[in-house]
Amino acid sequence: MSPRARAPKAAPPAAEARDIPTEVKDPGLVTRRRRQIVDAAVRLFIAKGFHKTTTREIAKAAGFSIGTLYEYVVSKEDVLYLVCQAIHQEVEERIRARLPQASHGAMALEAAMEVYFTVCDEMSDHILLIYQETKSLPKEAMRFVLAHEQRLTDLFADLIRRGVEDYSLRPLNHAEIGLLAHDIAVLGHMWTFRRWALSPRLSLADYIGLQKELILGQLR
Amino acid sequence: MSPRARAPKAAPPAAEARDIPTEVKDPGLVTRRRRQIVDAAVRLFIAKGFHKTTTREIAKAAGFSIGTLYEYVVSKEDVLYLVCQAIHQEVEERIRARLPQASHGAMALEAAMEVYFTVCDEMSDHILLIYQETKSLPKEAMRFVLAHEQRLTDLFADLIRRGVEDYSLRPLNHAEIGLLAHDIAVLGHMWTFRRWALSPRLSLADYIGLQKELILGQLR
DNA sequence: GGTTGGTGAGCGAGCGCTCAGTCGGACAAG
DNA sequence: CTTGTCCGACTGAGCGCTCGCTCACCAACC
Repeated sequence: MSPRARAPKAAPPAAEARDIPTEVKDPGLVTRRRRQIVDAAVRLFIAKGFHKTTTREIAKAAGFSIGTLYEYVVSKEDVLYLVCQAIHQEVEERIRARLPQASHGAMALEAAMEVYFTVCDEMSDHILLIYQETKSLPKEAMRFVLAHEQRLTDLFADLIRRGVEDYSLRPLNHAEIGLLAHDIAVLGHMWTFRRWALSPRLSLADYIGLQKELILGQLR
Repeated sequence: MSPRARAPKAAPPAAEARDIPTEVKDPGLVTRRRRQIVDAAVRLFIAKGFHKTTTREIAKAAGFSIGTLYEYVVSKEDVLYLVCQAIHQEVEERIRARLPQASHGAMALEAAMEVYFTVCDEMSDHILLIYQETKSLPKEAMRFVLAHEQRLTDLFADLIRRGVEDYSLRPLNHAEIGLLAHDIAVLGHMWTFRRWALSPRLSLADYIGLQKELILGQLR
């Protein structure tokens, strides 16, 4: 992953270990172009997969040439990294934006599941992409993905824990709480990769309702 | 996917729509060689992924040259197809081999979950592979994979239905049974792609126990 | 206003290489 | 000689990435 000779980045010596060479360009332009790249790449990766998409296609779909693409990105793998990062950020933002704070315990958990499952539905193509291409990421970037997944799971674990503390949920030990949180996270993803079997018979609302029943029924 | 000029398969005109040209060779050798190919490919695909594995590597790992590889296979995609087929067959065989028939209702379901989760653990690398590479399969082959997944799910659905009928489980409608069956199937897979978070805190036996509780607690 | 020189975003032909798939021939058995 | 099996050098398409170049823009100077 050699940085381009033309961009000697004389500024901070080694400040940004991760995050693609930040060069000496207009940072506004850089972020705008990167967003264009990510938008184009997401569409293409979803349609054809990472390996079957060429860098030329990405550049074209983003509205410029390969030369320009490589002004803003160090390698094709970096594009995938940016894409994964963007997707996770969007998932997290959508969830946090819609989470009601006011409620407590069981109610809060129920609301969170509702929000989470809805977001999973909205972004199912993206979530599928993450499942399929995470392994193509370099080691370090993969840790980033897993860390995000863990953070999301922790969100559910916290809600359950709070429910236990205020007695709106039955007592649970550490392991049980962790597992239940993972169950919720995965059951959300399940809607994205089992839609082919599920959605003909079940609406999203039905799905959410039944899964809430399954989890919360176990917790009361 | 151009068939080799050297293998004109003059025999039945279009008998085998799927299933690689069966030529006019010793069928014993063909199946033996194909098994070698599949064994080698599984190992390599698990380690490096489909796209990053070369046909030459597969041939070498199988113990012969590329030329020979292409005597028994029509394309690289076909290797992936054979691999997916073999994995599914193995999963199914292992499960059916260990399923006790004698028991009934809730007991049978519980036993089936135990067996299924154990097989998922044994074959977790293979299941992960399926998740990641199914999309690289040609359309028709993909249907095969989904059909297998459906058959496995139906197995659980049948057990639940029988449990409802003999009153060892509470009454459930069609949609609920279907969803629960999918939940079980996916919860089995979950152990394979969340081991990084789960297994430090939970043994397989713990995992099985808690998940059985979750599902069966809901059904009694 | 006109000229000049500097700057850097953008370009795309093409380099270097990888890799799926081919083919002509070697070799052994019948 | 024929047939079945295997070999591996060879081919050519296609890919990621590079780099010499263009050109719009701006500021300085006449």
